[in-house]
Amino acid sequence: MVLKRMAFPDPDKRKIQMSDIARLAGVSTATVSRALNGSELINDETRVRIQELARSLNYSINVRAKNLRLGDDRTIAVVIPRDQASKQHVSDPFFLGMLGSLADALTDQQYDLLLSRVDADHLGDLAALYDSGRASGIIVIGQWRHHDQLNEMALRRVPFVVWGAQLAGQLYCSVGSDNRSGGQLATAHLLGLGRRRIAFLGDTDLPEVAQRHEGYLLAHQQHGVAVDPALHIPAPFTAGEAQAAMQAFMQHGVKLDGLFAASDLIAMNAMGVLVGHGLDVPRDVSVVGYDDIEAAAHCHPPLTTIRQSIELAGAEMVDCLRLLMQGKPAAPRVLATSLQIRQSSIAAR
Amino acid sequence: MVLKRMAFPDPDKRKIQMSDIARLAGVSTATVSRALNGSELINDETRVRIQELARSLNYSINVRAKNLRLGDDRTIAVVIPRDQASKQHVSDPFFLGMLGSLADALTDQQYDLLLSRVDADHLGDLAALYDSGRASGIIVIGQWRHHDQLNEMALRRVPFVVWGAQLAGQLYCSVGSDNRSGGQLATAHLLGLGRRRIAFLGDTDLPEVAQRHEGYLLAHQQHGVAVDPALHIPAPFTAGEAQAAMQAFMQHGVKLDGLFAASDLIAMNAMGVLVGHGLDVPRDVSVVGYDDIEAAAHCHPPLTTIRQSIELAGAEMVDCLRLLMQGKPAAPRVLATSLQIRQSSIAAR
DNA sequence: CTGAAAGCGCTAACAG
DNA sequence: CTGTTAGCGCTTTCAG
Repeated sequence: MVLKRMAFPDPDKRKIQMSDIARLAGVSTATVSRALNGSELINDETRVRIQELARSLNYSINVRAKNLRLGDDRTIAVVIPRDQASKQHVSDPFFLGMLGSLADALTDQQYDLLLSRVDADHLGDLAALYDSGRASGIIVIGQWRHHDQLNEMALRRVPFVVWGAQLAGQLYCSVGSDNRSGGQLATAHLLGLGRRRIAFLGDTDLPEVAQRHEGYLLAHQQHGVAVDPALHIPAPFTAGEAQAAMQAFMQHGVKLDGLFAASDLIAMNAMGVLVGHGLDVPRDVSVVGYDDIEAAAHCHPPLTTIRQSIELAGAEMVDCLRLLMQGKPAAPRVLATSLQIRQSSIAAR
Repeated sequence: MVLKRMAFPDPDKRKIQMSDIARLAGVSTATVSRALNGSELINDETRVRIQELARSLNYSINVRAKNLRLGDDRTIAVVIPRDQASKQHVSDPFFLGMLGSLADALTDQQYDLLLSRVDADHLGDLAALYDSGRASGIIVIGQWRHHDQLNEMALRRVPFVVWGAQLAGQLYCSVGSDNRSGGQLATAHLLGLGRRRIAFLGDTDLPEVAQRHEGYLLAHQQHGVAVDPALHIPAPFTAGEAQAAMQAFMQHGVKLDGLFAASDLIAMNAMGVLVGHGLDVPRDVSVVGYDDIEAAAHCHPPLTTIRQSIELAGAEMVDCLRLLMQGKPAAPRVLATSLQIRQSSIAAR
């Protein structure tokens, strides 16, 4: 038939399918289906015979057709929005880690991971992933400045979960680390080391960073130490810009003896700038980062940081999403953080 | 704070589909299909009416069903094999960059990107991605030690492309940078700076690294400089292990005045070790990396490196894969490299 | 120009 | 236990 010719431009190389196995085994496709899906109501001998036949021909059930029939996609879209301003992909290793964690968690639950490229200022396109049946749920890594757009998507009943901060009036489900307490931990550590002029490096326009900053302020308050607003260095998550911001800050000659950065990536870059200005880390300035990416343990000096459990994060997000996809409610989740002390804050012995 | 519970999908509310649009518009699904796919043989007025109806209901054609009918998946699996030994996901930022590049190239060609987790020692599972119709083609990032398994997959006529080195007796299509010439460029640069004891950091069991090492040897030969085998530091691509290897090397007290590392990641870690041993980079030791990841420009000192065009890489791999999927042959491709000089090899001014 | 009908590759009642 | 049948949501002949 004409249709067949179109579907398979090269008929000799047509991919083997269930009906072929059925014909070869002298049974119906229903039986093959049952054998390959491990149904109970089938003769053991038949099952084995069919399974072996399939394996010998490298036949695997076509998952797409199966899922269409089952009405279940088993595909989750994961989105790392592209930076709004620079139009560049995020290059923070933290995201690679998160992606790996999600890949593991999704594989465990037999979901495929569709990696999707979406511009941060077109977050509306996200819903199309769901509407078009490309994915039955969506995971967004980073809420950036898009709280409102995410809320709109929630109103449209698209099942999705966001890695980020929990905000007031939030209609969607978020999973994130306890930013406030993380910021507080980091800052208390620095204050405990006797540091009194602790700079904060990060862009508080981003909700997560804002919360880390709140923790920073809180710790100061608890220690009865006043915060000099001049020590706030607004810098985005990208390495180059953070470095430039840090450089500019140093040019101003504002004194500091501690630094809390909103991510390990920018902390490491900031350390470079400090050293470039003749300062010793940690003797002159103690530095603490956030994330505990793998590189944090291997940079020089090794970076003290706030650890977020990335493995847990992936599993939690998938768990929330599954609830949502079942039509059940899913409350935002806040994951514990811990302080990982290394030599960037306090010299070894 | 009060955790609000939020539920999204309404279980009873079935997802809207083409037949709904058809009914609402008083036409057949065939007409809706034509309208939404921009067919020529349809009344303009009808088309517009249907398109507007669809948009107002947030309806998008179900891509899965469409592709099933069309016999074309439009999905490509991208695989970053998990490290054989450590069972960990790769954390080299280079891979995130490659992933981004592939995401762009695939999106440009209207392909979905399926990110897949496969253990490096079970590369055979890769073929299942194809056999099961999950993807109509596969891109493997890194050939590691699996040349033979990849060759087997090629024999099975699975359409796939590998990011890596071109090897003798290779049955599959690879895309990679010109490792030999990259290694040669890097080393010639160091030799040109008067360096004579240049260490090589990398695991030459990996084909790409082996070729970079060949370039290193070639450059020495061209400059009439003998290579001291003691300067070969076998270290894998992971930061921690590379650092340990470098540390052990320094312990031996072997003198060096130059270092060529097989990746930026390990180059940066090695610089840390050098500095930790009281050496100045670049005064005492000039360092060159490989990849030109974003961090290379921002570390301290900024890293001289061999640049591979990652944007081009993604497009080339997708291009090869499309040929393969059409049953056409695709020759391996070798991409040009260039030397990016920064301050880790030669002090500014 | 539009609709009816026949599938894409698979599964699940429903009957044997 | 196994086959028959009727679709999953869509596209495309083939006839109007």
